[in-house]
Amino acid sequence: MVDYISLLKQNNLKATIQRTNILKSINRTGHITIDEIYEELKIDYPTLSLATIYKNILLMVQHGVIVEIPISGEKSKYEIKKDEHIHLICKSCGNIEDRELSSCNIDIEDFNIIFKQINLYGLCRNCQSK
Amino acid sequence: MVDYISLLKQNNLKATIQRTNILKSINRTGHITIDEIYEELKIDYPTLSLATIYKNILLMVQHGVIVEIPISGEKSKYEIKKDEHIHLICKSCGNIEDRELSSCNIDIEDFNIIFKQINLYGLCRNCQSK
DNA sequence: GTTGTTAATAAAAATTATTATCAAAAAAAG
DNA sequence: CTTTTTTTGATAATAATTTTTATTAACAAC
Repeated sequence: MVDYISLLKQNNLKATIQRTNILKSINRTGHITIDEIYEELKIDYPTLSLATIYKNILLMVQHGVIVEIPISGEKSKYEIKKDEHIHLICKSCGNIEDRELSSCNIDIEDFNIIFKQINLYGLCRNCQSK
Repeated sequence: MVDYISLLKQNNLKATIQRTNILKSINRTGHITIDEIYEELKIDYPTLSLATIYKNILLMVQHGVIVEIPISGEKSKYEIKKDEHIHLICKSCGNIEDRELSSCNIDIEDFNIIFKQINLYGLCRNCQSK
């Protein structure tokens, strides 16, 4: 189990109920959209405002707690920031799977890489056999 | 110079003035947002509707003429579909540069890759020396 | 050329997404 | 405690996108 309170504090953010719960939703699903977070959380926290989620998502991205995953033709998803990895995005079921970034050592001279975003679109094992 | 009319027809789309000019904007800049296309084209075609651009961008993406480049924290840009390559996206000036996808041979078993999207965010040569 | 048919466009309306404002609540500091 | 700061929720405002409708363009058949 992840300690969201420490995670937030390490990144100079106060640990509010709203924030820890947003992180819990993100972590549980792995990757999730803002709308989905809202749908999930408003069951337990009916007064939660969508604006609060937007505000905190932006804040947590700026503070490096979470990362935006922009996806072709869809709404962005968010994930907890972690070690470098790639995304296998299924065009059929929409599921996103994380994989180690091995066998791929990109090194570009004359460009100072800050972070890599590698998304592979295709069909997951499950959807291939349909 | 690219023959946009043939390009459209090859992909089962009629070659209208609007479409060829959208493609011309995309090709001239390499990568461009919908808004930027609109700003550019409405100088010469003041009656052009933004909705027409949205519609045709979507259509041309679906028909494989162009490709969406979703970018973290920004609006998507579009490029003419071409051979596999990666993007070097400068966090400072926003410029996108294409590079050969060499030295990186990703092969994932149990996932059927349709296309790869590799974006490297960082600082371009120019912005490093500032 | 005119007509009919089809497809594409422009303009407008409707919808959806995102951001800003601000008073109230909560948390932190003194 | 009281004060100060921060966060939240509600709402309003703005921006982005999609849908609808009316008009126009293209073009084959007459």
